[in-house]
Amino acid sequence: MSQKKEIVNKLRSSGLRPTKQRILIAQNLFDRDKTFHFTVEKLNKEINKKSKEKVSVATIYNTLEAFTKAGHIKEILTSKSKCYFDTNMESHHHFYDEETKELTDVDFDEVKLSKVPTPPKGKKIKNLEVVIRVQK
Amino acid sequence: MSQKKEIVNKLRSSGLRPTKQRILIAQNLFDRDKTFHFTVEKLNKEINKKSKEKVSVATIYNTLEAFTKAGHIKEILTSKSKCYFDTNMESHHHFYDEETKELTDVDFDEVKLSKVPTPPKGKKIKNLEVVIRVQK
DNA sequence: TTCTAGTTTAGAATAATTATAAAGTAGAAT
DNA sequence: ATTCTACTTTATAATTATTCTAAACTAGAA
Repeated sequence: MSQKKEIVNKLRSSGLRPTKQRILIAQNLFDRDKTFHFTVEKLNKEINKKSKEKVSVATIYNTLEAFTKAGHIKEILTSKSKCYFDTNMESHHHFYDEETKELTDVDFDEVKLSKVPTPPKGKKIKNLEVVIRVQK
Repeated sequence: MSQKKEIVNKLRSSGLRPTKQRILIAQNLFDRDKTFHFTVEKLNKEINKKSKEKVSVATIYNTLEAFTKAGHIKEILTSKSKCYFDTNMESHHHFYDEETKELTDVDFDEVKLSKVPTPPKGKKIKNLEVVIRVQK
């Protein structure tokens, strides 16, 4: 249960009240060996099949938004129709397989940028993402 | 009118029948000085205000899909809710300003990759896109 | 225990996109 | 030129992801 305490702290430290639902979602996301790439649909299914306690879709959306703002997960754009999330917050990149619609992490070190453009006046770079589309 | 002939050729050479609507859309997209970044909504408005001949949204979707498959435009993913297209088919990258939701081209040469990962087994790289999010 | 602001929820509302199926049209064949 | 057919367009319905709403619930401070 120390795992639960950690999650409660994580939530608290980002100003999120540790509710039953948020804890459940957080456990699902962060209590994993590998980083987790998922869509709302996938997460919704996982959560609502595993546990007897159901969590509404609205809450899943709310929570993912809150987690994203808090910097616990991030959104990845790959396909028009669906939004992916990633529990890996380290700076890194992605392979996206259009056939299987699967995302794979690419370590930060696997991509080296030797030249990056200067941002438009008055703006600064917030982040830089490389998506490498692969096919057969 | 030689401009129209070019467009007709462009369509024909990619196996698309040069219909009134496709020609109209193509003129709107390709008869410009700068490259054009747009959403379906934006294009729809431009087309249906300029010309007396109305083009249905369905046709705009169909045509953009056809043009994308033919390699005349490409899709760019930036925000969850909307899909952008770009008439610039040269290999290049983008700034994306989350505040204004504006896309700006970044010349291919402005980004240099000194290291690119090997794709998963049996897959090859189709393309590599860099999106640089900027903010104030 | 009470209170209150923050949360959750079901369900409605919205918005982008896709599907449908009937009418129109380009262009080849006659 | 006329006919024919496969390809297109179109209005509209259907679908799907996401957001909104407002009522019920709850964490945690008082």
